[in-house]
Amino acid sequence: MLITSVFNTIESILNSSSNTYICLVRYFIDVILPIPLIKLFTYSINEEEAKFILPGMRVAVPFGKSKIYTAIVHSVHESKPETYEAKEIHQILDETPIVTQEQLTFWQWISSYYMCSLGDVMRASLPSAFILESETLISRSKKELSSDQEITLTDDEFVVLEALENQSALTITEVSKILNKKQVLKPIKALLGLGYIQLREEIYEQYKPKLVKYIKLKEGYDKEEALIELLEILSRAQKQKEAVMAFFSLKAGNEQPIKAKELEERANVSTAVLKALVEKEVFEFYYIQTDRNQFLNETENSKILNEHQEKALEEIRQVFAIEKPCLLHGVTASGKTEIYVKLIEEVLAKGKNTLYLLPEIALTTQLIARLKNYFADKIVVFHSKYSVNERVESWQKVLQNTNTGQVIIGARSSVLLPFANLGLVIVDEEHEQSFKQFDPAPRYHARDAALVLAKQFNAHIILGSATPSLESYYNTTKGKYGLVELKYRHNNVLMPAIELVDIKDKHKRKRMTGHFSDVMLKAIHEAIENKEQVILFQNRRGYSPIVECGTCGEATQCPNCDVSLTYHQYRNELRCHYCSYAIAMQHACLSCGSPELDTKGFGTEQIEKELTELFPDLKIGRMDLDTTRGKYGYQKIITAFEQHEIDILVGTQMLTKGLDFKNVSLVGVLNADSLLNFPDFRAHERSYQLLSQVAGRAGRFDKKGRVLIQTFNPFHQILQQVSSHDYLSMYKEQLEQRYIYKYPPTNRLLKITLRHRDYNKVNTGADWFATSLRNVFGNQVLGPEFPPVSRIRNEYHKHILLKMPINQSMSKSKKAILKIQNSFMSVKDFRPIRVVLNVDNY
DNA sequence: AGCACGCCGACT
DNA sequence: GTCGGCGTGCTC
Repeated sequence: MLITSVFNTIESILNSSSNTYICLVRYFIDVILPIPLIKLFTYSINEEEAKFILPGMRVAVPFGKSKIYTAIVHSVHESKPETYEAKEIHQILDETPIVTQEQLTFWQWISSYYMCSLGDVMRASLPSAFILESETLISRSKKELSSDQEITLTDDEFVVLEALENQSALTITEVSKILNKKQVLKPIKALLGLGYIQLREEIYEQYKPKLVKYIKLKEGYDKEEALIELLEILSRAQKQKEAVMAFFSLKAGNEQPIKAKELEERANVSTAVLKALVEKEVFEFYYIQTDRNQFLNETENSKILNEHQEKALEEIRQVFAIEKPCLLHGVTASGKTEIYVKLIEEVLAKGKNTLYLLPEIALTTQLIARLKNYFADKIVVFHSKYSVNERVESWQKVLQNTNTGQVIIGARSSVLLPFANLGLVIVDEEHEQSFKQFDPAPRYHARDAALVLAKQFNAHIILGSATPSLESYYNTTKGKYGLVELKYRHNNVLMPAIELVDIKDKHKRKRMTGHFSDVMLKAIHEAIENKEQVILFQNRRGYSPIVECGTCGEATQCPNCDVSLTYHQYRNELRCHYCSYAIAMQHACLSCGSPELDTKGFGTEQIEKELTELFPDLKIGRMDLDTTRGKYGYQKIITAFEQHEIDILVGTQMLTKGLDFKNVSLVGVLNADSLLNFPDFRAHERSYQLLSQVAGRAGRFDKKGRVLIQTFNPFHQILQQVSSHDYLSMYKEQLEQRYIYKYPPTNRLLKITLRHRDYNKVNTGADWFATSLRNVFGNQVLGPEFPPVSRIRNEYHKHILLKMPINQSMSKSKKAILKIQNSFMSVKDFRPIRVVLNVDNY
């Protein structure tokens, strides 16, 4: 006791004296780097910087030998790292934090719950334009190159120097382009050693404010006589004269500055004409920085709710009053959106913000336009089809207008925005699987994350769906969520009549034409005669998923993956849906040379083709991943369909989400079995949801719609439940299955995937991992097992599944898993195996 | 994740 | 001989 205290005293004297001696308090920051390492990194800063830097700001830091990374400041402190010398930061990138303290807390939760690094969360959260990359610039030094030295240079070295005679600086990528090879470090190092060149690290800001070109008259032309003179001069330049006239007519209309684009459109002239006028010094251009995401500025009052909606709204308020999340179970077209609008209005009135989460595919302009009608410029949209710059602007809007009352609409990743003062979170189409991120970490579920986010802000949260996920419904029965039901459709339109068509029987009795049963064809004819539209659903894109040789039975396989190639007729190629590998359609079997190639199975493309043959006079549209690429991909097809330019729309599940078409009286499902037979514990739940959602597209306004579902198995429980709109019995039956087989919601899943090019390595590694897991978790461990597609992009995959009871401590389990992963990684042979942890692998 | 270093095979 | 493959180890 005595000894320790003396020792402490001595130490403290030593410490204080050394401090007074050097007379320096050192400051440090811990930063998050956008790399998948669990650690924070510590850098040193000076006193001045320490006064300025706040958590959430970006700093540029040197990392490794030559790179400079953008990092987010996690904390500022004075404890010097003991085992290494901290590097100094390169520079501070922000005046004020771009990431809020609340976000950092939220990031922490995501990283620990979903078992990933903070860097992963950072990368997923920040628009890429915020993450600056350094690039090494090479420039010529002052040292002259004499001709006798020139001989000693290699060709590569000489070429680089020569290039620098014409250009002041080159990047590494440019050098590799000039030399036409990847390895360029050698000549650069040599030149550097000889002193002919110098290096410089340059950081680029990717985000460029958008400048809009405006046009105005050059001084002196604002008087009338000058104008008349001008028009005379231009009498021979008809187009230019028109442009000037148009300019004045625009100017007469308002006081606002005139955009160059606007003038071009008004006068119907090209940019060249305006340029000529600028050169003649009649006009001049000027630029104003503008907001990329601009919306109209007019609002409309929200609609009056019907009695059912009114009642639901009141019930939701009651659930909110007891601080619980609320599940809104409302049948398709029951008017959930109007209820959301009311809730948003209430929150706005309190000056608070709303987050409105939607699955990506439901983020159509249809819904956004509708909401814009109500909330105008209060709306901030954030989605994946936005450019980096647009995303930065949305981010800044959320960050800056923290207290003004905003409505932030977005898909999954918008839960990661810099919210403040959040009052309400809406998760629409809550059952949608796409809320869960699968591939790059963080593998988070936006709905679940939103629940945590709402809690963090003390905000109310509502989950809405016509077909709630089993998890959410289960939570209402356990009293975790409140449940509000909305059983009536808008205007009391009846639920569509759903008929099952037994195609096994139809095949037997030769009543099939291609993939269409006689009933289906008749229904299509009827709908078309009534000038109504038809939606056909086939959950598979392409023309046919398998091309098989009629002689030897070989199906054309992807060389990189363990799947057969899908035939895409419109490009006449065979394509892999896993790795995008594509080859031209073969005319003979690749293994035996026989020309008898046969297509098996069918996709949207084939349906489209059959339809054009069956109904040559009709316009057929197709909507799937292949036809909706690009920012306005969906939009074009949807608009065409709305405006009745398309009679029959064939599509994948994309069709099912949040689209309102007034004139659709028939919805056809070509083959329900492919959904039901999907090898996944969720296949039945998902089939119910998908089929109900597709059925909901029929007869949305004044008329009862008709839905035809073709199947080989019309007595399947799920199909029966879909056709009788019986969610509850589907729920009960599925829940029982989940309970018996230990799946969610009564159990938690955690999937561990091991990947490597070497088949044997994956096997032995997976066995080792599973055995270690069994020592801790016993029979909660399943596998290892190869997934249905075991090889993707030339890597073998193997899964281990953990099924943990809901009452088992997740944090303890995760700790144990991480420990096992650590020892796994310390086995030299296993290190190259990539291990992916997927928590709540719904 | 990058990126350097280092060790081996197949070509000018 | 070198170029270029990828295994290994480290990053404040």
